[in-house]
Amino acid sequence: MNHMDTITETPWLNAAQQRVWRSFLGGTTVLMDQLDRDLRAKHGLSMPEYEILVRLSEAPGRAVRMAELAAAVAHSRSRITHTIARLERAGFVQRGQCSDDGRGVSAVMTDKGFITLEAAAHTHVSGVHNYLIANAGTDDFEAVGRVMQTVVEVLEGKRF
Amino acid sequence: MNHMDTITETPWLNAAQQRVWRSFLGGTTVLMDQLDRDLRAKHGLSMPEYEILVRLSEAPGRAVRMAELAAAVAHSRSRITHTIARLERAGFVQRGQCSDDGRGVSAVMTDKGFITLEAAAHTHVSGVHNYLIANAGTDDFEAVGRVMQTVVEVLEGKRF
DNA sequence: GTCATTTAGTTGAGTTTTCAACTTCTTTGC
DNA sequence: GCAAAGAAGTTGAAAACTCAACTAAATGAC
Repeated sequence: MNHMDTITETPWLNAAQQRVWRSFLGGTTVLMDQLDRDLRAKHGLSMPEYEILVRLSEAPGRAVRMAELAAAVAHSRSRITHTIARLERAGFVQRGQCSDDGRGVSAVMTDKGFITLEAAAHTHVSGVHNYLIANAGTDDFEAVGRVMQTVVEVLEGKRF
Repeated sequence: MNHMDTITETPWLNAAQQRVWRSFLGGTTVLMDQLDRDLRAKHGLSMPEYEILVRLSEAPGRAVRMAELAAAVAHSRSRITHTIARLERAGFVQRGQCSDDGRGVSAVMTDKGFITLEAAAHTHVSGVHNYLIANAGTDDFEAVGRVMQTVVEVLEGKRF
């Protein structure tokens, strides 16, 4: 959209900001796409699935409750249910009852899941390196971290 | 994934890099989600649809060929076909034959589409401001632009 | 203690996206 | 000119995601 003449309360983006925003949009799209593609091709995992397995791998007992998982990867509860169902069908995860909470369900990573994740992690990390980190000066990379961390903090909680 | 002991060719991420990467993942997720939500709630448009309308609005004659559109927003040709079909059903876009290329189809934005876009742009730009720009120092924001621009250049062409 | 409210998780239907197969037109090599 | 190769766009089915409605358990008010 252009803006040159109308008086308005909306603060439009100047040319430089617009360039940054478009780079951001395009960059995230191609980056996520490529990482997803690599994972799928080599390990049959999507990015969201991979992210979930990572969280599980880090948890004590490799088990995390559904709601926590949802919060950790910033997906809806429903989406987590569906994704875990897929991962369960694939044999990477099992569901277990929560000891303390009768409603609680926790996803537990199987050994098969862990082995798959170990392999996938190589692919993923190489991708992050080659596609992102290698293309950013250290300071710029840090800046990206600061900005996005703030975004998370501001927007978290505002969701749903 | 942890890494402490194995010898490997994969360069793992150190703690700082890992933090940045997670912020990036989480940040883009909540940011895109929120922008999408705002557009949907107020204008019945999704982010991808909005992006397409923006590109059309900037083109001479408000017309762009399908393949160019696909390249501009970094989506697959198939996806553009489906999305344009939806936008056409909504009355925001019309299809037209390409004069020079017999296979060519160009999407043309209607007046209704333009009016909707004008309204949606306010919502979208405010969001980008409030959620992203306001939360980033000017230098950091510039850094994000540099990094993501490079990512686009490196990954573009590598796709499909 | 019991009823109302809130939270955890699931479900299924509707929507969007992906993927591979297909048609049509253009370009190239000869 | 004409076949082969490539490019543009579409299609339909499968996969993934969203949304609203639902069940069941926990919390809290009284």
